[in-house]
Formats: sequence, C-alpha cells, structure tokens
Amino acid sequence: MVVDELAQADVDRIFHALADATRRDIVRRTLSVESSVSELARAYDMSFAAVQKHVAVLEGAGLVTKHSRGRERMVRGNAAQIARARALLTQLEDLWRARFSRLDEVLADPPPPPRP
Amino acid sequence: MVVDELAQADVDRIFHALADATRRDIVRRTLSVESSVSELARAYDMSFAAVQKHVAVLEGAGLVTKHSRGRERMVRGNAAQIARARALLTQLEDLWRARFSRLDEVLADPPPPPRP
DNA sequence: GTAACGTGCAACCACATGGTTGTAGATGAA
DNA sequence: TTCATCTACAACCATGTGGTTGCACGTTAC
Repeated sequence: MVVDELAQADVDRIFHALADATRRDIVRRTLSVESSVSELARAYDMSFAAVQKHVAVLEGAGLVTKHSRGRERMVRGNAAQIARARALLTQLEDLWRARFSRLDEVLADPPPPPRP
Repeated sequence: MVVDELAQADVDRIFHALADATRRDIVRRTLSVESSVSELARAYDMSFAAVQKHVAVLEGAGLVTKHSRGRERMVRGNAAQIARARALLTQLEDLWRARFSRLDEVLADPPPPPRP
C-alpha cells in the first residue's frame, strides 16, 4: 500500500522545480544549512526578487519549507520530497527490468497445452 | 571517479523532460515495450505532431532513443539515463544526511586542545 | 504506378516562465 | 522614533513551451 500518492500535477511541479540549475543549487544549500532568503539572494548573480521566485517555486513543489526567524524567512530543504521523486524514477527503472522477466517467459519452454 | 558527468544543461533537460505527465507516460510505455511514434500518437488525445514533439524532447534529454524499422521510427526508453537522474537525487539526499554527521561532530565531546 | 501510411519540419498562437524594477509592510537596531 | 533590513507582491517584458495545422518526403501495400 502506498501511503503518499502524488497526483500527476504534483509530480509535474517537483520535476519542473528541479529543472533549473539555480533551484537545484538552492535545494543543495538548504539541505546542508538552512538559510534566509536574502542570504540565498546574495549567493546568486540575480535580483532578490528572482531568487525569491525560485524559492517560491521550490516551496510550491514541496522541495523546501519556510519558517520565520525574526524578520527573516528561513528556507530548509525537504529531503522527503526528494526521496519521493527518486522513488518515482526507481519505479520507472523497475518497469524496464520487468521487461526482461516478460522476455524470459517467452523464451522459456512453453507450458504443455491444456488437456482436451 | 565519476565516468559520466552530466553538465547542468543536461540535467535541466532531463528534469524538464520528466516534468510532463504525457512524457512520463511515454517513457513508461517505451521502457516496457518499444513502440513507433504513430503507435504512441494513437494513445493520447492530441495531434501526431504534438506527440512527436514530446518524443523529440525526451530524445534530446537522452530518456528515449529512436531507431528505424521500415518506415517506422521505433522509440525505446533509456533506463540508464533515468538511473543518472535518480543518482542526482540520491546525491542530494546524501547531503542532507551529512548535515546530521556534522551536527554529531558539534554535539560530540570536543577534542582536547592542542598542546602549547 | 498510385494510394495510403509514417515521419519530420515550419509557421503560427495562447500562455507560462524567468528575469527585471518598483512599492509597501514587518521587524530589528540605534 | 527613526532608519535600515528582510520580505512579499504587482506590473512589465522577452523568451520558451505546448498545442495546432499544413506540407513535403520516404516507404509500404495494392
């Protein structure tokens, strides 16, 4: 039984969020050390607002969470969501492996025909 | 030593390709059973050209390969590329785990100060 | 040879995306 | 209080994306 089913739209959001080098780097950073939005903004060669948007995309995908610390908003990477994405890829790979077991069935000696 | 380094742009392409439900389904199908572009096109409620574009995006990301069979172009899912994407996610998760080992260091008894 | 099929590509369109600047509200520091 | 900082959000713009239709070309079937 799968506890946490992800709707297709959720999966879309996760992979889309990961399809940008800046966003992947933000995830990387905040998985190691949580940081404020402005700390992140200082790390990249773009405006504060641009970084803020990237964080919002990541948050929408569940890849990071935010919580207040004083006037700052701390960003923290969410490893669990990454694990879900990884599980989806593993499922795909399993489909590929299943291909060979089906091939084995074909190559194996066919079962005797049913008695009439 | 890592043999196959993926450039950021490659990673962008892989995750972007996976960020669409139709494309993920095409990968799913062709990992199990290779199919022609027109077979795929019949499976979805959109034009042939649209499906063809999706296949092109997947091919550009290395997630599927194509080869000719008569007048058809057979599409086959590429599990190796999916494995690379999965490895990237695993690396991210490992960063998260490393966070705790660093925390352990802090919490552990500090080493004795160096002799003067 | 002719017709039908499978594919690729170009042009087009509506809309999303990734960036910018500017404004405004909270919060902390002096 | 006053000022600087951190954040959020809106408006705007160039470009990319996902879909369409139409056409050209190679291959198979009749």
